[in-house]
Amino acid sequence: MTSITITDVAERAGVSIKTVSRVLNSEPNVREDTRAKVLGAVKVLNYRPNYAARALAGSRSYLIGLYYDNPSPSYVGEVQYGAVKACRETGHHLLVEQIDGEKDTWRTQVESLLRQVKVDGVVLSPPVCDRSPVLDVLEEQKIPFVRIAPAGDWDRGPYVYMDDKRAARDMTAYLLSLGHRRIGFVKGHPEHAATQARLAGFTQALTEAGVPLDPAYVQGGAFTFRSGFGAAERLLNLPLPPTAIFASNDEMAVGVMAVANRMQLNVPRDVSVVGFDDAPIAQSVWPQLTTVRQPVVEMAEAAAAMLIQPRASPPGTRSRMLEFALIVRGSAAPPPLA
Amino acid sequence: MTSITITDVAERAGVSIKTVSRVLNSEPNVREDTRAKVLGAVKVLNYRPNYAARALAGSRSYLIGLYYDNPSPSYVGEVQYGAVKACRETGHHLLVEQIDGEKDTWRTQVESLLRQVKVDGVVLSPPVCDRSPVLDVLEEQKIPFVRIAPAGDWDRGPYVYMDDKRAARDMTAYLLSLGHRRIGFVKGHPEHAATQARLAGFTQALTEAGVPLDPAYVQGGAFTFRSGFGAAERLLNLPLPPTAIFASNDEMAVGVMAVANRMQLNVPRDVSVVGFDDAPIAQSVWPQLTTVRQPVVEMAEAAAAMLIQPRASPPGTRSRMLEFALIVRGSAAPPPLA
DNA sequence: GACTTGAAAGACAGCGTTGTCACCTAACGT
DNA sequence: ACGTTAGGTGACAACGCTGTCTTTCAAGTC
Repeated sequence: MTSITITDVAERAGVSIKTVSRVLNSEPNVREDTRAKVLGAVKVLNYRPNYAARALAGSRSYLIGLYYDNPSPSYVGEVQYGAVKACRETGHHLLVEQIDGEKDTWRTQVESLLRQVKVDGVVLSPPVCDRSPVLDVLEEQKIPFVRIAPAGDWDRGPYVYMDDKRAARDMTAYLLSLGHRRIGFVKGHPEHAATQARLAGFTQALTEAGVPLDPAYVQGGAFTFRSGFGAAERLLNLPLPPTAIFASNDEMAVGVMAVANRMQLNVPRDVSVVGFDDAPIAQSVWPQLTTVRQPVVEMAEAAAAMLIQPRASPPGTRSRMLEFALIVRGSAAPPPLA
Repeated sequence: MTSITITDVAERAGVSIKTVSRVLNSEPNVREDTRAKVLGAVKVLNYRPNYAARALAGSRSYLIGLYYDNPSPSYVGEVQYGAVKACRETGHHLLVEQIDGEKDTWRTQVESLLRQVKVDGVVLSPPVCDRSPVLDVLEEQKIPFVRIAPAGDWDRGPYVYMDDKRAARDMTAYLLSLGHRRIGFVKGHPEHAATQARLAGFTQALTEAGVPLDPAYVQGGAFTFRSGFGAAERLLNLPLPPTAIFASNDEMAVGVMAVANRMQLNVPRDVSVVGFDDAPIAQSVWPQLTTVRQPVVEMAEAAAAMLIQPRASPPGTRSRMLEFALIVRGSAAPPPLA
């Protein structure tokens, strides 16, 4: 397993190793024909620079960190997918770390991670992107980072996000356009940032349409199936139940559908149900869920890409907003004729 | 950011760097008091060895690779979770790589990955664990690997798995014990290894109980919601429909439940439905799904752990079987009285 | 034609570890 | 008492790159 090193390439190309290094790192002051010779040797020998040596000698490491902490496995899976995708295109690699435990250990955790292996930047997925001790360390050590869908502290580093409020507004407007006037809303977990934004979008749409908001139609939830189930029971047992229910994530929407089914209400004929996220489950229920697609994979990919080529983002455009999409499937229809 | 190096530790402890290295790597021939001095200095200085230098100089890298290729995001998320868990306990780190594209590119992909960054071992999650070009490269380069739930080639390296057949048999036996005699079965994707095993377990249980197997009760599926939906339509429209349906994964089981609901059949009163995997979705339907819990996180954790401490597994015990669990929730009940 | 200049390329010293080998010392055998 | 041995320790050279500094060389300049 004597692997091919930069020396082999240099010999074959008839140049010094430093010149090979220059070519590989796209440094200036290399003549075109020299560059070609080197590139030729690289190709023939199928040379791949050794990461450890690069990291040790230079300032870059070609390693991108992904810090997460157990939200749903499928969310993590999607984030990872997007990040890996961005990395492999540029020869970077993804180092995944979980930042968990108590709040007061986060700082130390991150510090020792960074000490052990140098990374060129780190992608912070929720909820880690909102842990200030983590941001502190990263800022102190001047390690570039990009946050995915942060909940606050918008001045701390670049981030990628989507417009939750506008998405919720659009979805509500869609329900209104179908003819619904009595629309129930199931809120998310009170501590999650998206909860407020989505509710705000909902109320905004109602206001814009001149439809009064009945407080009884807004029920608390916690982003779980069970909480959606509970909220739907309250909503559908109201004297004048809503003709449509907008649950602020898919998990809860599925809970709502379950209640409707048990109450012999046909979805969408008797009651429309819509969700938010376009989680895998949205397609695993019948009827399939009309929902808002969150561009999770794209956000992760964009985040990693921003770390890899910071040049691509002109100053001032540090953060990126990605577009959501309204996915119309079968769970919403016009309200039953009164 | 002048970080603390082994030299600092050596100075503070009044020994040579080599001795520090010995202590850190638990090498023999270090006096107890010397070891204590070094450990003390390490603690005071909060020293963390630099990964890149270790990898470059030595034979170990403290990096574990995880090769995957897009099964469901939640599966990947769980595998990753388990692997990270095992890694962090021993100061290792997880490098995640996706092996995708065409069959004939796999070899090159893996080769160049390994060339770039040295890993101490790699965890192969399905379906990558069954791609022989990948195994070829790993074997040639003598890189330890552990496969998670491989579909075949059981002599190629150690693996972790669960007994799909026995699990399916137990689940079927459970259904029989409830009193069911007409049990439908929805097969998985024909190319997936688990498909055969699960079917075999199903038939074995029937045979053991002396219940004849009606071929019409075994329907093809593909591990997707839609395929479960289709299979259930065929099953429940039979002249003498089954009183219970065993779908060989949860996704399909949920499809079966959807059909039952649409046909005004109450689950589990009119028809029992059970699944396999204990995917997140199993708890996001009503009634919640009775299913077999696949120890995905544990398998990934065990796989990574086997790479990290190969000593722990005595020769001959190269592979590990992990226990499944029958998760009884609300979707199965005794059959309706004929 | 000698002199300046800047682009192109090379020499060489690290980077922070581990591997190898040499060295020292105390305990052992005879 | 003296070689022998093995445990304990240190010196120093890799490992494969990049950073810094130096050298070379061809093209201008007056």
